[in-house]
Amino acid sequence: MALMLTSVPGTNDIFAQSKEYPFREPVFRYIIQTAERVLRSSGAQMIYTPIFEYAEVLQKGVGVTSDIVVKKEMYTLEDRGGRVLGLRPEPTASIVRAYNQHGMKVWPQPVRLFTWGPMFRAERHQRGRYKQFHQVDYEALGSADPLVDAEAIALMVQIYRELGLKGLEVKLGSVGDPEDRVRYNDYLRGLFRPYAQALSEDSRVRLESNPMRILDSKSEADQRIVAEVGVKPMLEFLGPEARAFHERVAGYLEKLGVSFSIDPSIVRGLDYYVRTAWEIHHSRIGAKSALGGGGRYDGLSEMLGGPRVPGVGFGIGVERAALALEEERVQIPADPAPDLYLVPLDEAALLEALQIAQGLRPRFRVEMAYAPKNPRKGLEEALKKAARFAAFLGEGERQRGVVTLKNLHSGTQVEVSPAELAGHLA
RNA sequence: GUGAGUGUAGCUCAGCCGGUUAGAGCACCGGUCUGUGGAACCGGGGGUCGUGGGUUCAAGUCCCAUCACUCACCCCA
Repeated sequence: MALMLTSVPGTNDIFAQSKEYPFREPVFRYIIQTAERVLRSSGAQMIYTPIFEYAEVLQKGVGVTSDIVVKKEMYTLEDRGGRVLGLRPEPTASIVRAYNQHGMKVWPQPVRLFTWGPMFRAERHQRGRYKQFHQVDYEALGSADPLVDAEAIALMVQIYRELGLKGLEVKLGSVGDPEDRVRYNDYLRGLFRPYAQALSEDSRVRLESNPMRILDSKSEADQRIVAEVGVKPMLEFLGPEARAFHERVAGYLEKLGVSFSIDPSIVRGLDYYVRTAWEIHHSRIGAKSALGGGGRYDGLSEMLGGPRVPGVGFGIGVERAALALEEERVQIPADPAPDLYLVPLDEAALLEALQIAQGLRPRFRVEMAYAPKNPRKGLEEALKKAARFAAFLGEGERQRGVVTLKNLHSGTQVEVSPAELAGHLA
């Protein structure tokens, strides 16, 4: 087809017949509703925050050295008053902003919130990564207890379980406290500086700005160097408090029966994360296997200019969950079939059919043919839609003041007045 | 932003060594068929072969450019 008007690359229409599995509306809805069911059962409350904020909120939220800001991966726009706004790349900053703005500190703590919706990143898209993508997000604010971390991880795993996914891998790590990271980064700089010339260009920059990033560099040369120098993992640099915290989270998870592995090299792209960090991976959903991740961000609120509010939360990538469901061929519940399919047999019956339909909706799911059909065609359509009943409306019925109601499961049919239809459908 | 692959009907695709008016299946619409189980048969609409240029007597086919998509890199959900 010649190019006409299309959606922006990396954005997608979500509808039932979409060619791409992650954008089939029933799949999408299944994931969001399942997540919502689990999270509501935990007492978390839904919050919808705007999809755009003052860019400053989002920039501070993702951290100044984060690539999202550095490489301009956040969409920004200017409104008429010259305010610089940004489309959210993730919702955590908005939720922390809302917590402070609405005085949620006087609520019973922790305040546990969840949301879902579109997120935006100005990146080149690929499988499982889009300019507009969707995320289910949970945040527990106002508690620094490791029990809250363990609950968040357990809830996240429970959501994937409820979805029917099996091939999950929970990787738990800790990024320590800020001072631990300073020590670790100094250690890494000292370790890699002698190899600076051999490192990739990207990693040479990282050497000063964010040496932890060198560890998961994709460059083979970098990886060879990493292997050669024998890097100690971040976990070994935890201070006593962060270490104890990490061990308590791990201990709670074991007692909760959540299986996980310790990943000592887990790294966070965002500056405000402290201590607990985790990712949930799935095999074979593309170049990136992460279904979602989470972590603790006790410093975020202060960074936004508010009081210190400890918090922990996670994000679930909806499209990535869908890819995993497709990969595992998990059966998605089918949309309910119509209770009744109305078949007008002549022009005069069209309006009558619509009147009957409107009388039965919304108690029953009622669909109809919008042009006269012969009975065979009408029946065929009703069967294709897997309707429970079909009703024929023709000249004979009109004279007798009835419709012919056919039970498509049993094959039996009766003539009933329109007023009696509801009783037969119930 | 970088690299590779792919572009023929709404979808999945065929189209030989360049050769007449570009095809099939599915889907859609109509008929056989105002009277009953997803059928069958017949018919129909729908394509500037992604776009532009070049080579050639002749281009869906070869060449160049461009655009789009896909995958991957960077980064991330």
